[in-house]
Amino acid sequence: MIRTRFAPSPTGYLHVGGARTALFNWLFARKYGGEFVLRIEDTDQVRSTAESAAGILADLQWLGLDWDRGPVPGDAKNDYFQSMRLDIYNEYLNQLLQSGAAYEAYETPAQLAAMRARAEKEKRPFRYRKNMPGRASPGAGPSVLRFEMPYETVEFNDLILGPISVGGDEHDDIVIRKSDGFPTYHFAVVVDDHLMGISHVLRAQEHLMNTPKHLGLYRALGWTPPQHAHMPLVFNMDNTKMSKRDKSKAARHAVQMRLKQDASLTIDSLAAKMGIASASLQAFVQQKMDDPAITGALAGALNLQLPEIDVQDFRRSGYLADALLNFIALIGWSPGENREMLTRDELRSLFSLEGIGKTNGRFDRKKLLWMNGEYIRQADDQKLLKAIESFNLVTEYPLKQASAKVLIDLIGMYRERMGTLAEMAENSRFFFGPPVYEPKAIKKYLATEADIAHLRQIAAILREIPTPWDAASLAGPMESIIALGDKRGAAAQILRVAVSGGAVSPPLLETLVLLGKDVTMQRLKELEGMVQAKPPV
RNA sequence: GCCCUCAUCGUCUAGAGGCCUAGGACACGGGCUUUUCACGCCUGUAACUGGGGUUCGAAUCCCCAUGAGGGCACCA
Repeated sequence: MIRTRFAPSPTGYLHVGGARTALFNWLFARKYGGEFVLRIEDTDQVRSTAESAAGILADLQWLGLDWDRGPVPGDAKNDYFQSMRLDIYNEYLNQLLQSGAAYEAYETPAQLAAMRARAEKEKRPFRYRKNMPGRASPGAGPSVLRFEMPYETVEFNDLILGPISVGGDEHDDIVIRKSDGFPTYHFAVVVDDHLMGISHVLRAQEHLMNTPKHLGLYRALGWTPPQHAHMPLVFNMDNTKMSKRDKSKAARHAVQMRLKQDASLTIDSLAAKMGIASASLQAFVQQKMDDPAITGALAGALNLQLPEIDVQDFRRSGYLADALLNFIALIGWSPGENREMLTRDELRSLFSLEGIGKTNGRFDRKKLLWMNGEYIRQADDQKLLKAIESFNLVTEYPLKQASAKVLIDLIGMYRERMGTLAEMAENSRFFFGPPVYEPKAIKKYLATEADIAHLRQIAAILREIPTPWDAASLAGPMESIIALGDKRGAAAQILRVAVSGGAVSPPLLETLVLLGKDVTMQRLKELEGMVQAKPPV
């Protein structure tokens, strides 16, 4: 039976790279009627948090990647958290100790660092081996357990990359039990993959060099290893690795720009505005730390658009789960036949390891944006309504106040003209409150006395419309308004500015209907007052 | 530095020796449509990293060079 797993460590949010790994494992299991296991690798006691684990679960659920075995959302830790399996690891750790395959080592981290530094200075690779000279002898300090890796070439057939071979003197004796008694990743992963019956390990290529070590462990334990497949990595467009630090990097860059541009802005005043100690902000700006909380606060204070990295970033930016999944699947995998818009079912039936390429890909946000727009345009009202409700759960736009009925109206107006739900949320603000008049638009469309005369004529035309104020009753008057200008459309822009505040909005007819007569007339009047009080030069 | 891996348009990719004057999509340019912005439609620019082989024939196979990426933790 095919059984795959996704095994994140709960040290942060689920980022798109992890989501892709999860997706491929999920697709592979689902395609062949196998099982998909989710396991939380929380063997790093310092960095792992329960909130992070819960967040990863929530993100996977939002993506619709369901697991057959694993943690139960909302429940306490179960067997699929490695921190709950210490007894199991200890049993096998003892087995290796007794068989002589593992041994204790006593170096402190500082000693190891010194040994590495010396090796580097002498221009030779550092490998910790049992028979190397200068090993520390048992002392008062805690010890770790290391696995004695045989001095043999390890060969295996990677299902994506083909035959891989690593020479015997490249190995070193990895730590398998840390001094805090927890197993290391290398050990826990082998034990769990075996015990959980994982048949295929599909993971990112950054793990390729771990595989020989894991294979050594399988052999020492007397187990048959699973098949391995290492997928190409995903990078930013500038070829840097996509990482959560991209967000702090962008925030830091923005702060430095603003400080340069705006002399009145200082670290102190900014920190005060953000409600944090200026020493913290200082440290952040000087790259001494990358606190995500500061990054977030900075984005709020400076109104920044940070690059989306984590799954929840994309959710908050108004990407649809299906679109994100479809897009991510296409980085490093292709179904052939020039196909790329693929439903979840198509993805599943078309997926194969053979379709996975060997070259690293770049994350092209422009294409994702296009694809998300395609998904939005193809979705029916109900589907979009659901997506918006999900979006509203994690964002704070005025759109949040809208009833389902109003949302349906807005969907009709924005479906064709939005790339993300956030664009709709942003652009539809004027439906929920007074418009913010853009000086540029006023200057362009209400520059002359003739423009202001048109504004009054528009108001006069609209005022005469009897109830009901609807598409039918507005159609004729709208034509008259358009006919007002010498250029077709010029007068319509005046009305558009009046109701929306800017030069861009959905078609006026629908816009006016949704706004209602009272609001429309009021905004017309308000704009007239504005331009009269401050006559354009 | 050492080890491993990879190499087709700016980007994602199709291509498994002749179907390739290298196909599709995004992005970009031009045009049409249009009450704004979009959407839509038509259309254009654009790639086999280089050098050696193998073969009647190479984007496809082999070697070397170059370039890119990954790994070298008591992180996963």
